[in-house]
Amino acid sequence: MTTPAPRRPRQDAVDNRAGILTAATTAIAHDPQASIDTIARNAGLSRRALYGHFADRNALVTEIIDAGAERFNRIALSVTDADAQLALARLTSLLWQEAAHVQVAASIALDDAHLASTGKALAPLRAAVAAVLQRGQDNNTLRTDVDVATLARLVEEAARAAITRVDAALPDARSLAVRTTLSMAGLSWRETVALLEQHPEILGDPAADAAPATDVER
Amino acid sequence: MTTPAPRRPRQDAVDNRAGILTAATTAIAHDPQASIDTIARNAGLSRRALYGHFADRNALVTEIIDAGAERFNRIALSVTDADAQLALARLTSLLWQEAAHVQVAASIALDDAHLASTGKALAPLRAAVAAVLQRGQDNNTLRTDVDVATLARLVEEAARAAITRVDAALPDARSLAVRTTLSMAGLSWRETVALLEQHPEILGDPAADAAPATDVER
DNA sequence: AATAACTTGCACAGCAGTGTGCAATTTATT
DNA sequence: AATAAATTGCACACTGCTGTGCAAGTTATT
Repeated sequence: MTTPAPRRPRQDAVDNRAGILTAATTAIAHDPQASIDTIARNAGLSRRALYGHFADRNALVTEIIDAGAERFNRIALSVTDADAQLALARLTSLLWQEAAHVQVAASIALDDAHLASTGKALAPLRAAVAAVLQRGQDNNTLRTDVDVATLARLVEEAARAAITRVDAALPDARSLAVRTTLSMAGLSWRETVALLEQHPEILGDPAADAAPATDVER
Repeated sequence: MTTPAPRRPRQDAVDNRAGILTAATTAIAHDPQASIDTIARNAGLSRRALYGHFADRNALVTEIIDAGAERFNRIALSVTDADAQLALARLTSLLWQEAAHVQVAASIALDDAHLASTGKALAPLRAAVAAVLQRGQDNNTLRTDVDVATLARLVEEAARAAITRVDAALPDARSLAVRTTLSMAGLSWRETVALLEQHPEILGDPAADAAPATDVER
């Protein structure tokens, strides 16, 4: 007897799995403890079908966290400005595009159960921020009245608030997010405005970095 | 037959009721959905005894919200500085003393069920903040690159973060909370430091206001 | 058209939490 | 010391959620 020819998963199943993930992302962003049933219904499936794709709630949540982690890491690595103010601005601007994932990370982080995993997922991003802030303090281009660790927490909170608590539909929502983070980092609001005027590319989607930035996988 | 002489509640019962309220405040500040059992145990009582003091979970939560509301309102009314920067600084400094209640308000506000009640409880404080911000914008003493409503939300989030997410044991925790709020309102960090140096009384407990501020009740 | 993959609905067990009734016990007040 | 108030522990019913088994139906793929 030969091996029963392992067929690859059906297309609709693949789509449904992805659908569950995005449904779960929005649902959890809205309410960290959205029920499995709610998520499944939002994905247009029955609760029972969801369990065909994910072993349990935790597996689902874990996968969402990992997805966010990958996006955040990519962003952290892509920002290479020597200038701390510019680096912070660009980081925020890029994160703003990931509002849903930022929201999820913030929501889940409230839950003790997943605190460890979110921490691990955010670690590289947090390290990058800390490095930028340290550089800015050494430079005297960022506030020096707070130690780096505390400043990092405050900046993170400010960014979270500006990204998730301001209507993204506002015309200058993205700009506002950046200005908010810079304010928390010690700049006056006029300085933030001036900086963005001198570097309009920060708010542009094209992400015209020094690096080519073509390959996504491999 | 005469009326059976209504005796007043026993002293231990009064204490226990108060104990439940403070236990619930800290428990809920830590976890918005702390169970009735957890709260009762923290107060040194059985779950069953708690129901002798509060009809249900909602009655307990409502009373906590009201307690916070009263404190916040008192603070909002006590700040009368004409200068918007000073007013905002003083507001934050006073709110910093109510960290536990700020924490509770923030925690409960996440829950849709109590969103309305917290909103009502915070309304006067929010109105006061909005008025101060408006004054500061008219004055050009606060940032004018954001509309008042949005700025109010951001300032509120900054204050919440600075009050509840920074170790209150740090020597300059209170000062930091004030500086954080001012930063969000548009000042550079050096301006915030200068302002606090010129008005050291803002960080002092005595609350040496213009008003005598003696009577608490009546 | 046949087959395997996928989905559905239902039933079931389990867990954690809420709110109540009641008898027994402890404790403050008179 | 007597009395009423308060607390305790237990049992109970109820709700909402999780995760699983299974038979019957639908749908993509070959």
